[in-house]
Amino acid sequence: MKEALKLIKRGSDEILTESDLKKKLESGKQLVVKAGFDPTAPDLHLGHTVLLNKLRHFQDLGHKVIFLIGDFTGRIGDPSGTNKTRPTLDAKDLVQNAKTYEKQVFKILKKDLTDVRFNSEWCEKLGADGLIELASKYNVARMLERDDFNKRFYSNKSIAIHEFLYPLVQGYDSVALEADVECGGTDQKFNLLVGRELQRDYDQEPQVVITVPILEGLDGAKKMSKSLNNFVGIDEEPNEMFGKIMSISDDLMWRWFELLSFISEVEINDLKKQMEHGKNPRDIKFVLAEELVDRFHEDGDGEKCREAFLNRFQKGNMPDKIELTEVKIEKDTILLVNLLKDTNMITSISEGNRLIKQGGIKINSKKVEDSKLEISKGTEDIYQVGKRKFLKIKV
RNA sequence: GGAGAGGUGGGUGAGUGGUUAAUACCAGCAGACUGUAAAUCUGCCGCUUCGGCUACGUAGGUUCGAAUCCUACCCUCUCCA
Repeated sequence: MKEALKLIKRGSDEILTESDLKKKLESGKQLVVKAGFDPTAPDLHLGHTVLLNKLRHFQDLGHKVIFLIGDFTGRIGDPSGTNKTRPTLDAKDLVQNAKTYEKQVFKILKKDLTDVRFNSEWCEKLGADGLIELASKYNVARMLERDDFNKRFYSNKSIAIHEFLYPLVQGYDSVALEADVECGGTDQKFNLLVGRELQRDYDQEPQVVITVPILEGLDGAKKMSKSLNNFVGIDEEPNEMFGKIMSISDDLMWRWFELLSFISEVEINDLKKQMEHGKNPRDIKFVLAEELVDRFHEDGDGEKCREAFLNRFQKGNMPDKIELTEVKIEKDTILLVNLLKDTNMITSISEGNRLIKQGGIKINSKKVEDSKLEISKGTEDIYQVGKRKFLKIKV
C-alpha cells in the first residue's frame, strides 16, 4: 500500500485529496482512471508522456485506464490557458486525429488495461435537455473563479458562452464513466475539479484528482506543443529524436530528467554532482537521450544514436546511412540550386543562394563557392545542406 | 441600435505620401567557436530565368509616386444602450 502510494506520488504535482486516494486504493477494487486528450494535436509527444507515465503507474498496480478522446469537447475547444476563444474543429478532422492517437498510446500503456473511449458517445445522447440540466448544476460566479476566465472577464476580453460548457462536459465525462481518478496537467486543475463536484451532484463518490507538471518544450520556455513546434514526437525516427533531445539547453536537461526519466532521484542527484565536478554536460544529456530513445524504439537504439551523433558532430563524419534519390533531367546539366530545390533540400532558390554565400552547402564534403555551379548528368554525389541534411543524389 | 479603435512579413510590433522588401524584438537558418544540434559571437532571414516580380485585411479610387490619403466591403476589439 505504501509502495503504491509512493509510486503514484512520484512526479505528481497535486493529489486532491490524498486521503480519498488512500481510501480508494485500500478498497481493493480495480479503479477506473481517466485522462482526457484533446484531439486537435494527435501526434503524441514527450509532453503527453508525463501524463501517460502516470497512467501507466496505475496500470502497473492493476487498475484500468480510460484513454478518453475528447472528440465532443474538441468541438468546443479547451479555453484553458488561452486568452482568446479557440476556433472549433470539424468532425472529419477529429476522427482522423483520434486514429493517430490510438496508434501511439500503446507505446506506453498496457493494451489489456486500457479502454479508448470517445466522449461523443454519451455527450451526443445528452441532448438539449441534458445539457440544460448539466448547466444548471454549476454557476457563473464559480466559473469566473477560474483564473483564465477571470482574467479575460476583467480585462474585457470575450468569453464565448460555449466555453463555459467545456469544463462541464469534461466533468460530465467523469460522471458517465464513474471515474475513480482523473489525471491531467496542472493547467487542467479547474476542469478536473469540476468533475469532482458534478459527481457529487449526481450522487457518485467524487473522483480523486491528480495533476502532473507541464513539460517545457525544446525552447525551454513554453509548454511543449505541436503548434509551437517545440516538441519531440514519440513516433519520431530515433536519430531525429536523439538529436532533438541533445539540442535542449543544459539547464532544461534537468527538468526533463525530473519529468521524463525513470531513473531514481538519487541517481539524478549523482549526475548533477558529476557535472559540478567537471563532467561534460553533453555526456549527461546522452544518458537522458539514450533512455528516451530506448523507451520509444528498440532497446539499444539509444546507444547506436549516441555513436552516430558522436561520429557525425565530433569527428565531422557523414552519417552511415544516407538516402539515395535519383533525379532525371532533360538537359546535360542542372543548376545546383535547382537540383537541391527539386529534392526538397531547400525551399527556394533564394535560400540556396544564401546558403552558398554563407558556406552552408557541401558536395562530397567540399564547400560549394560558386552559386552558378552546374551538375552534369551521370554523376552521383553526396550533398549536404547545413549540418544536418544529407542526401545522395544521382543525376 | 449609437460612438470609437484596429487589421503590417512565422509571431510580437514600429512605420502615417517618396533612397521602405518595409525599424525593433522573438523564432528560424548558416558560419565560427565548443568534448553538445547547450551557451556565446557573427552573418542571413519574400520570390526570381538576377531583367525584375509580388507584398502591409479585400476591392476599387486619388497621385508622377501609397502600407501611409479617399470610398465600399469583410473581420476583430472597446465603450454606451
